[in-house]
Amino acid sequence: MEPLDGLRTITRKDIAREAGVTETIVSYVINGNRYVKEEKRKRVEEAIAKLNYRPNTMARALKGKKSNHILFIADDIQGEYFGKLISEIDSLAYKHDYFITLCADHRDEDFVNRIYSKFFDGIVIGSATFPLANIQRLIDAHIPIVLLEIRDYHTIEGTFGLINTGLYEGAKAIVRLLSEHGRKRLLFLDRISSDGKGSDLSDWRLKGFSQECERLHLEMQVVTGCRSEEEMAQKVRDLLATGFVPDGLVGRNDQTALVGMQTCKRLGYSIPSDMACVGFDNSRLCRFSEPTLCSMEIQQKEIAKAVMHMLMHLMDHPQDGGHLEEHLSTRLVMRESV
Amino acid sequence: MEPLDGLRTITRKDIAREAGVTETIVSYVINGNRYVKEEKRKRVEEAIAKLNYRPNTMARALKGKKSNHILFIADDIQGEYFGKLISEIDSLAYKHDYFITLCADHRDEDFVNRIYSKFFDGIVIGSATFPLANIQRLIDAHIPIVLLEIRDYHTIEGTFGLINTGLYEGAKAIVRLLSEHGRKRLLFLDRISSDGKGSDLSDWRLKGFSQECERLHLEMQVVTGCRSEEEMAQKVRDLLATGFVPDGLVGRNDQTALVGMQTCKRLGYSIPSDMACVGFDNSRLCRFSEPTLCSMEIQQKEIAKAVMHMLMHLMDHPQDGGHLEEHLSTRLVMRESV
DNA sequence: CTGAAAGCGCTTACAG
DNA sequence: CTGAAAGCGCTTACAG
Repeated sequence: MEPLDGLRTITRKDIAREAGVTETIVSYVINGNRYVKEEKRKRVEEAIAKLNYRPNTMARALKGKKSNHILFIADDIQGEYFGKLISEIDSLAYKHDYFITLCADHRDEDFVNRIYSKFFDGIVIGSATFPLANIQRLIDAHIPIVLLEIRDYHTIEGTFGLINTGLYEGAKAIVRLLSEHGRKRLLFLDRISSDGKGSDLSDWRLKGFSQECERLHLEMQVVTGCRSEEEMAQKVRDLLATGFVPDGLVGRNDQTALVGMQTCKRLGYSIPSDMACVGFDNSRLCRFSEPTLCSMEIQQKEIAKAVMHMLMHLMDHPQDGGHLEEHLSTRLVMRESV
Repeated sequence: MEPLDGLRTITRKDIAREAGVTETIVSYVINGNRYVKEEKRKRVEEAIAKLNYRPNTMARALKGKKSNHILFIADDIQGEYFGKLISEIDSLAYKHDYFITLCADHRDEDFVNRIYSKFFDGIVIGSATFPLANIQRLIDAHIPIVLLEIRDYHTIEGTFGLINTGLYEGAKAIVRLLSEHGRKRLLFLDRISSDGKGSDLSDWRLKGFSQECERLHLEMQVVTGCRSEEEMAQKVRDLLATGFVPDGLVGRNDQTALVGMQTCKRLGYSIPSDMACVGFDNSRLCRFSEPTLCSMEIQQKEIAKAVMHMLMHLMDHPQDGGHLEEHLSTRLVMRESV
C-alpha cells in the first residue's frame, strides 16, 4: 500500500510543502472549486507532477465525496451477453472516472450487507434472481440503482432506474416470425443453470413467448430446470417421444437453442424444414453452427449507454422520487435456421 | 449514500450509545482483536443487529486496513475464457470477503495513476499488452501483483506472482498431435482484435507453435493482425491462393480456429481429412460446430485458485522478495475436427 | 482571495 | 481488562 518509494505515502502535506502553500490551496487546486492565484496553482501542479502525487480515494470518499465504484451484479458472468455488456459499460464508466466491480448474485444473507457498507456510488442489478426485498433495502438506503430486465418492479418503492431491454417484444416477434413461416407447435428451451432454477413466468422472454403463442393459437411446450446441456438434450428427446412434435424451437439464449437444434438434428429432423430454430443474444455461437442460427440480438451498446446515463442522473438527483424508465429494442438477425 | 433511514448513517458512535459502551469496545468487538467481557460483547452484538450497523469500509481502509477490492485487468472481457475465469475468481474472492473490480486494459497514460490511487489490495494482470513499465511501477509501489500469461517477466524486478497457464506446452502438444496425424504444413490463426494488434513472438501460444514446428521440421504460416472475422477469412483465402496448402490449422482461440475451419470448408476442404483443426479454450463454440472442434482446455478453475492463493500470500508477506511462480497445465479435448 | 481548524468513521498505541 | 486520544488523508464552512 505504500506508493512509489515504498517508504511513505505522498499526501497533500507533501505537495503543500513542495509548492510552498497550504494544504487548503492544494485541495482547491485539485478539486478546482475555488479560485487560486495562477502562480500558486502552477506551483501546486508542478509539485503534483514532480512527486507523482495521487489523491487518496478512500479519504476523499470518507468526506462525502464519491467512491467512484459502481457495482454490477450479474447472474451469469460467463455468458457472452454479460461479457459484451460489461465491456461496453466499462468503457463508458472509465471515461467518467468510474471503476466497475463485478460480482455474481451470491445467495447468502450477508451479501446485501456487504454491498451496503457504503462503498458503491451506484449499483446495476442484472440478475433476475436478486431478491426484491434486497433491492428495496438498497433503494431505501438511497443508493442509486438501475434494474436490468427485472420483472415485477411494480412493488418496488422509491427512486430507481429501470431498463427494459426489449426482450418481451423480442420474444413475441420471434413467435410471430415462426407463425408466419407456418409453424404451429413451438418449443421453448429455458436457461441451463447449475442450481436447476428455471425462469418463472415473470421472465420477459418466456412471458412474451407464451402470451404470443396463446394469442396466435399455437401449441407450446417449455423445457426448463436443466442443470446441464445433456439434461436438456434428454428432456427434449423425452418430450418428442410423448407425441408432441414441434415444428419450431426458441431458445432463451443461443446456447439452449443450439442444444435443441443439435438434438433434433441427431434425431433426423431437418433444419429448418422440419424444425425452425431461433435463439437470443446473437452470440458468436450462431455463426459457426450448421445451419447457422437465427437469433435475436440484444443491443448491449445501447443498454450500456442507458445504464450509465441513468446511473449518473440518479447520482446527481438523488431525491427525485419515482422511477426512470428506458425502453430499448431488440433486432432479429436472420440466418439459415429459419 | 445514507443508509437505512435516509437521515443519518449509523456509526460506531450509535452502537456505542445503544450498547452503553465506548467506541473503543465496539471496535474491538468487531475486529475481534482484544478480549472484551462477554456481557459487553453481547450488548454490542445486539446493538449492531438492532441498528443493522455496517462498518464503513472507507474509513477502515483509511486507517491502513485493506480496501477489500482486487483489480483484474483483462484484455478481452468479452470472451468466454475471461468470463469463466472471472466467475471462478469471484466465487473464491467472495469467500475471503473481497470484491473483484474488472477493467479493460485502457491505453491512456492516466490508467496506471488511477489504479495507483491506493485503492486496491491486489491486482491481477490478465492482459498481455499491459506495459511492463507500468507493471514495474505498481510493483515498486508495493501493491501485490499477479501476472497471468505474461511474457518476458525476466526484466521485472521485485516481488510478484506469476502464473504460467501452460499455454506454451499446450501449443507444442497440439503441433505434436498434428504431426503424429501426418500433417506437414501448419497454419496458425492469431487473435482478432479491433485495433489490429497481433501477438508477437513472446506470446506463449505462438511461441510454442513455432518452436515445435521448427523442431519437427514442419512448414508453418501465421495469419495475424486481423480486425474482424471477415478480414481473417479473406487473409486465409489469400494465403491458400499463393500455393501454400496447409493440412493442419491451429487457432489461438476457438473463435479463430472456427473462422479458419469454416473458410476452408467453403473452399471445398474436407475436415479433418484435408485439414485438421484445433483451437484453444474449449469454449461452447466447440460443441456446436460441424464438425465439432478439437480444442485445448485451459483450466480456469485451477488458475483462479492459484491467483487467489498467490494474491493472499503476497498480501500477507509483502516484503518477501523474488517472485512466486505456479505452473499449470492444459488438457486436450479431442473432437471430430482432428 | 486565503488559512486554521473541525470533522468524515474508523483503529490502536498508550496510559491507566 | 478498558478508555481517552491521536491520527489516517482528505474537504470545506467559517472567519478573516
